[in-house]
Amino acid sequence: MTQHQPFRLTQDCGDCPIRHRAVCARCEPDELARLEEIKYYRTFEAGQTLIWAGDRMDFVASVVTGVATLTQTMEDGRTQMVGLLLPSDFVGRPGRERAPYNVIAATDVLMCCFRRKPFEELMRLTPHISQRLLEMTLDELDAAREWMLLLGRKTAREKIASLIAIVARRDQALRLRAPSGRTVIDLPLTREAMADYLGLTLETVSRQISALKRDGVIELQGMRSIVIPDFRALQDEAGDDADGGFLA
Amino acid sequence: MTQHQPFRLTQDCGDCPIRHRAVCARCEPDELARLEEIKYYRTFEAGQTLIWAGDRMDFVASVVTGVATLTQTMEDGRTQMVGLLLPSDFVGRPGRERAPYNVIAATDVLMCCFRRKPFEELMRLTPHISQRLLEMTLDELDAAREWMLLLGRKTAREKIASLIAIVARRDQALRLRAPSGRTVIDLPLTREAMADYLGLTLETVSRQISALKRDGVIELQGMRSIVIPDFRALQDEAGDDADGGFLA
DNA sequence: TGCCGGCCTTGATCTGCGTCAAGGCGACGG
DNA sequence: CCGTCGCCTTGACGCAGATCAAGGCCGGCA
Repeated sequence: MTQHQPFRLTQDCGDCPIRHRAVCARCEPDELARLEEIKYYRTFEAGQTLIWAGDRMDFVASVVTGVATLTQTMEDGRTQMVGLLLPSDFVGRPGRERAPYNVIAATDVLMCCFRRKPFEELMRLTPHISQRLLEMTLDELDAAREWMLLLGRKTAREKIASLIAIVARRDQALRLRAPSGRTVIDLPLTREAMADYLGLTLETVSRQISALKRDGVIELQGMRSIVIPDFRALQDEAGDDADGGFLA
Repeated sequence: MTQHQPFRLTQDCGDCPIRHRAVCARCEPDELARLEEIKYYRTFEAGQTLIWAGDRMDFVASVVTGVATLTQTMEDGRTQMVGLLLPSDFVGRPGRERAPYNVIAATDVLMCCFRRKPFEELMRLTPHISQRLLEMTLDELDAAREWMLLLGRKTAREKIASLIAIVARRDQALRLRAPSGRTVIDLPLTREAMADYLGLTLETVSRQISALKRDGVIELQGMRSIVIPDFRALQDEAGDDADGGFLA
């Protein structure tokens, strides 16, 4: 809907907002033109549910700005976050009618959407799009498995440290800074959302953040901004071996 | 290496052992012939580590018979299973040199392998192979996310029930039986392996299995065989809503 | 300016699961 | 036939994190 403006996105997106890593990294001009035709923008407010699990999804999309979460819920209300969507992440899947998870905006979100049917058509015509999508999906799968180790085997303190480290790495990957030295990240999640990410309660999250602050591993600026004086120290707390992730 | 023998595999594999769902579902005869050239079989014994995390992987493969697991380990020995490979499952990824996880044979395993480089080449030439692989990877991602809900939010009892239900569903999908009524499944995992799957200890696994048996939800035949008198009851214990999974 | 609502922190207590420890069962080899 | 070894079960106890409860901070709004 919105006309496309010249904002920067991520390194490999260049100036055109649809050049996000999801789809266009290797597109030819005519392919980009075709994508252009089926693309539109949507904005969502913080807290809004973009998509309910089970709903029809007639588009695929990628996040331009903001943060959204994928969550699953049990009948009794227990909920678990199963994906964290940061700028340049892709959501939705070609070939599937219905959304398997709730997608919820954690902050105000701008999405770049493509109508699903024509997108699928385009995929058939341009194999490198599905190859790119395969690579991305494999990366997501790796991230999900890293996360499974976190959920199954890490202590509360390690979980918090891991979450901060993961977001910091992603953040830095986007800005192409090295993940060392003093770092400031923006963590736009409520304590409850973090708890849902980590399989904890919000009280435990709060306590462990306080503990990490007390121990000098992190510092807080306001409510949502975290300073990491020493990234190595944080990684040690996270219990990750070596570089601890495949997100670069 | 081995010459290809006429054993049955799974429904969609037909009689040719390389027609597993991973690669060949839509292959033309000439494509099959090319696959045939780069394919070989390997067997592994129960307990053997097929691949160490970080090792070079010069093949991709799919499981013909037996069960294998993907596991991650922390330096201090805590381990978490992140994938369960049953017959027809695919392992390895085109485009990545090194294996991200340990792959361990839970039972004796027969794998159908393809040399990686020529396989990648073949993928470039036949787009439907990468499309098929994308579908499979998306399914795996869904399964991983289901599993994250299990790890993060379910109780020990629910975890055990879920594991049994998942394996039963997979088992039945392969044999195309309906998942209702009295069912017998073979669960070829030690208590310790189950614990690593579920983020528990082996003692807790043992206790919860005993409890489910005491409560009539399951019955045991020998050590590794489980009878499910009422699948609905099991699903209720697992805390899954409705059909509780995307594995059909 | 003061009230209200959302979000966060902290304390007290409870409990599910982990930890430690002892022993049982079945397979296999001598 | 018995000893050994791998795997499983069961019990006693402790603790990390959940639960319940009270109150603090801050921004929006009348």
